Amino acid sequence: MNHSDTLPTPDAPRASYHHGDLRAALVAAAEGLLAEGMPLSLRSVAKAAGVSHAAPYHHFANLEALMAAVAARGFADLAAAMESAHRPGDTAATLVGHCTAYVDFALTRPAVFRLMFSPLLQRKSDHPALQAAADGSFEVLRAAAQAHVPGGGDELALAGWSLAHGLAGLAIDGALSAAPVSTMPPVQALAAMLASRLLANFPAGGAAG
Amino acid sequence: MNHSDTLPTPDAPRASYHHGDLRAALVAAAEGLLAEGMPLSLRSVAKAAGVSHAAPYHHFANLEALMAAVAARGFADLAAAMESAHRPGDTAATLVGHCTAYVDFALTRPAVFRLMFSPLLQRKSDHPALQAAADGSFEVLRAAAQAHVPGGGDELALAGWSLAHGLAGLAIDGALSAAPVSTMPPVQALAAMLASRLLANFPAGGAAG
DNA sequence: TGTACATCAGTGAACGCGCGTTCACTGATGTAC
DNA sequence: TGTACATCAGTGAACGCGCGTTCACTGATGTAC
Repeated sequence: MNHSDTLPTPDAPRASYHHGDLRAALVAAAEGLLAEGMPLSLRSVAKAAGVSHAAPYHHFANLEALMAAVAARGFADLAAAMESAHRPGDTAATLVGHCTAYVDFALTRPAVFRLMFSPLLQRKSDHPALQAAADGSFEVLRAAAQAHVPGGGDELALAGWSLAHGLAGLAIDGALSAAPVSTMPPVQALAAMLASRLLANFPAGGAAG
Repeated sequence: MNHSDTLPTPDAPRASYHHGDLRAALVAAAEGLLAEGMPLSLRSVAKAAGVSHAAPYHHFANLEALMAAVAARGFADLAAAMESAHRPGDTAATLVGHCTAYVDFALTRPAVFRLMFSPLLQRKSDHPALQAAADGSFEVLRAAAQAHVPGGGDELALAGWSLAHGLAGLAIDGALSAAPVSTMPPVQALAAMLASRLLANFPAGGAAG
């Protein structure tokens, strides 16, 4: 099969024998599969990218390395989404916005979110880029918490992270159906509400008792 | 192979051609595999139970049904662990205890915890026992929250659940290494601390503003 | 500008593996008589 | 108490599948001359 005849996806960049940037294309293909709820395998990703199943080995040592790349990309996107909720001068709104963006990211890309926190990637030392991307995401939240409670924001950052992470996880796993809460508001709104509640206990400008 | 000659596990009940309670043995074997970090397959579970790979089909329709049974058992255990933290007359301590027990459960049995919230089991309507067990777990938390804030506990229950669930997930996925928090205290202690912080915003006896 | 050549990202065949699932079977158990 | 029999939870062979990984290869690209 010569894939320069029939492109697998109409909007894919012009493919040649030497692919333009197969590495990026593979990551994108993997995200596409995840978005469709498909499990990842090197062969399925290669097929989705319109390339023979052995081609990925020129760019990734194995499936785990590819998954790590997808997850790292996810963390970068998550950090960017959180940063876009920044409200200059309003530390509380910034923090609530970060938490809401966090939950929104998980709802929008649940499979990538799951992969990002997959046990496969627990030995992050094997994947420095993933480690850095994950740390960067948390750093966004930590910086906002530090701005809100100078010198004492770590606990707030952890609380906010846990709250957002837990709500996101429960929501994408369908566990909230068990909660007879007035869960009718969208989960993002719940995230904002709960984050506000939490914040009220961490008054701006000093460490709470 | 006649498994009545050599028992796979020394403490297994006497095996005969007709197994005493293979269904329970399969669930236990699956939990054992998960505890060792092994992925579940029908064949591996059957082997771990000392039984031919086709035997499970007399008790479970497929692998997903077996997983659902393991997850349901996990939810029952989780509810029991949370209940054992009940402090009669002290609604705040009870709630903090529930959250701490939740996190402790996740740290003790991370693979089962992950399976309980696995996307495979998202269509819980296919697994009524799992649905009931999951609902029962949340009900423990909800009852405690209702006792603390009569008539307005749902939001507190959701906040506490999210906080515990998120902290548990971050901890078992190794994500807390990214948190430069004074994360030196054990995660269970963090859970208790954060739950207390959260509780301070939900004064006992009435809905907070 | 044209030719020779090194590079290396692709291809496609091949391998062995564990998996889910099915099938006919077998033999232990319990019951009817 | 003994015998015939129905039940059904086990066995083990067999199937087809998708997987990760390897291998020799091929041909497009870019550079040296």
